[in-house]
Amino acid sequence: MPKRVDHEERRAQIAEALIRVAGRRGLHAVGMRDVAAEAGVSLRLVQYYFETKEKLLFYGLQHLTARFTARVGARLAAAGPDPGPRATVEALLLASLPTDEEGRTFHLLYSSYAILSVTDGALAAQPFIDNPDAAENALTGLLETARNAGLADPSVAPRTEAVSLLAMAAAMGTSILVGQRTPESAIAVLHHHLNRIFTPTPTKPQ
Amino acid sequence: MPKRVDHEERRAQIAEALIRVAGRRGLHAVGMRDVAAEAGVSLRLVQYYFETKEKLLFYGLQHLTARFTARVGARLAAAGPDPGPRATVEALLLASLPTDEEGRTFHLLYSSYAILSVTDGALAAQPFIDNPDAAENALTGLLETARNAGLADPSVAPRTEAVSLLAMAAAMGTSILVGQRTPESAIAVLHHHLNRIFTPTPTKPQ
DNA sequence: TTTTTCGTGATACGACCGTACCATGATGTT
DNA sequence: AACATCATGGTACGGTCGTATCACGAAAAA
Repeated sequence: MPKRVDHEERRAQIAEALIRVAGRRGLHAVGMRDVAAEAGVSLRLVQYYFETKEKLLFYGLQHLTARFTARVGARLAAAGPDPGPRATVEALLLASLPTDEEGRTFHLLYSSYAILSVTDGALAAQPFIDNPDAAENALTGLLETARNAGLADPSVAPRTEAVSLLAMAAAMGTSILVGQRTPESAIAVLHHHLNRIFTPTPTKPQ
Repeated sequence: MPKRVDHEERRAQIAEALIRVAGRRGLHAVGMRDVAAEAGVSLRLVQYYFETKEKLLFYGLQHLTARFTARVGARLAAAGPDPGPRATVEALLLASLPTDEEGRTFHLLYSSYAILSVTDGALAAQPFIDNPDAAENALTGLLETARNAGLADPSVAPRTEAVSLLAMAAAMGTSILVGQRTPESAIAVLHHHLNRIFTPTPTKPQ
């Protein structure tokens, strides 16, 4: 047998090319030839590793969420070891804002996929219910933990606030994308609500 | 000169056809032939009244926002004459949720246009800054009025809360669209925040 | 009544898209 | 050494898309 290339790695390379070019020109405008050119391979290769465009797009979505998960993890790690619930929540929310080029691409493409999935049934399979639900559950758990630990107002409704925070981050992310809002103002709004939810940390009375 | 047709009316008819078919199959999937068929006219006619597809899309966006404004106005009118600030805010927010077919189309298409405008510069001209800003200003004004009238907690930050409410409505609207959330749960979250912002009306002690 | 101009139709053109087909090195296996 | 098979390139095909072109009836203006 011949060269025996790692198919999964190749697919990842091509998927990243897809993400790059889609982040530049929009998901709707990207064709298989564009992806091939961006990845530096022939059109045939893209066809070889993903038989159809639909499969390429689907794999691209999976790759996108994987990379986003990694991004969130990195932000959490950067928040230091064993960060408090508030720092964790903050890292989670800020990671989803398009404050840098990577975040911009993530937000743009994830929104594009979401809108696409509304009308193009095949995309609507699962990932658009699973991932947001996971984030919502994680955030809810964090708020519950904080409340039980006395770090948050006892009257907060964890799930409702979790949903609210995620929704605000998502929509303000789009506002940033279209140039209506600055990242700073979005962060300020989020901080406002975090200050409302979390009681001032009683660690070190100054 | 010949038949002298009202161009503006024709354009509106075609634009509504565009909105209908785009609401069904997605904005990215709609072609000029689809619009022509939906409007019951020939392809040539669509070309005649909108020379290019870009102009058709642009006019479609204008028409969409006009119809949405009318929808909000109708909701406000339905809230009775001289409704209080809270009822007005509620009507505004609920009108933007995709709870019926019309709202679904509005939300889907407006989101599509927004995402499109990120990469397709020509669309990014103005309307995506102006309209959201107007809504934000209107809501801010209502919250200020309520606060000054003693209907809202004096500690509320009108602009921040306005931004928050609009963002939550927008993002939860998308959640409804993709089937992740029910309209009822979205409305419940909004009510939660309205209850937080507005003090119980002291009109009629029961 | 002639003429000009508007509204409308049918159709053609060039470009691009996703996909399919054919060919050919390279590399393991026998 | 011969062969089977994987990886890759080149290219062609059918379809669709936005746009342009040609043609014609109808009605207001002369």
